[in-house]
Amino acid sequence: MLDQFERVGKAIGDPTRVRILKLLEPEELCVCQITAVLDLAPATVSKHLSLLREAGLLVQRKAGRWVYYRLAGHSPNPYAPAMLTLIRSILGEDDVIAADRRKLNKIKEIPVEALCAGTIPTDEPRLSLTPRIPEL
Amino acid sequence: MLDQFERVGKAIGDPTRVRILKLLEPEELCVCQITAVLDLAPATVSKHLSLLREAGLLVQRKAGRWVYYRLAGHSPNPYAPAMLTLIRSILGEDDVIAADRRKLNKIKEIPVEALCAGTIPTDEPRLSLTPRIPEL
DNA sequence: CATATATTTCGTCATATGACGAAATAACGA
DNA sequence: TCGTTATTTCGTCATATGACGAAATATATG
Repeated sequence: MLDQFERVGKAIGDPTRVRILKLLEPEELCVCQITAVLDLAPATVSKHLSLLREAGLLVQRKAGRWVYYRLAGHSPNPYAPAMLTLIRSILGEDDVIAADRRKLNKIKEIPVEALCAGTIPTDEPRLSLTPRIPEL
Repeated sequence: MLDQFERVGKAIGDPTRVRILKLLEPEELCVCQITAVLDLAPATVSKHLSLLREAGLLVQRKAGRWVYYRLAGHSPNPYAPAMLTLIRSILGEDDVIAADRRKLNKIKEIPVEALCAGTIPTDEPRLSLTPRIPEL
């Protein structure tokens, strides 16, 4: 059991991965959206997401070439839900987290074709087609 | 704020440090007691304790040559209390933690002079003076 | 003061980790 | 099939980390 907690513990021990968890609180996101917000190499983001998934904190869904991640509801790791609950209750006013969220809002305004072209998930509203590229 | 959570997150990301936190749940302990239970070099234990203290999870008290640590009540780190609460609620049935506790009970039977000679803190019962060395 | 003891700090080592670019894989469309 | 695209895996690098022994520090005693 301790090794299961170790997975969760190590997963949230990195600030980038905490940022990812906070980004995913409101809704599921595509890898390319997370990558754009964090401004890291896709390989790095993929590795972080993989670690979070192995710790039972994230769930993955594929839609064509696109891969979406969301916070885990039920989890094979018994310690993941409690830790996710804790993280939901904190950092609400943090500068870094707030900046990430503002950036995400802008990224979600980008024409899908310019960022992550593909089918819009049915449970999300259709994005604006304004052809402007925001500051990133 | 994220850097404060990072401290707590990294601190509990190591299983040895989680074992220390679980050992300290019932009561304050001396470094030499923790060292004996974990069976690690004193230098290693000291470093772990230092990290936990810097994260605001532990509080230190000196009594002569001896240094005692206990879980922090109030903490300069806003995230420490919630994390300690979470850790108190888990791993109660874990094999490693249970073995540590059994070992600690034996260590507390050792004549003080053989393990950590010195003044018995006034809020602890006087230990048995049976001159036997238990299996460690 | 010298000696003893408990703990902490320092230095070293083996291993882990977060970053990246390159390569591999998965999926799609012509 | 080939070309394109999104993501993942692999390999590399710089740095961090957990372990240890040695040295330094803090404390007590004669």
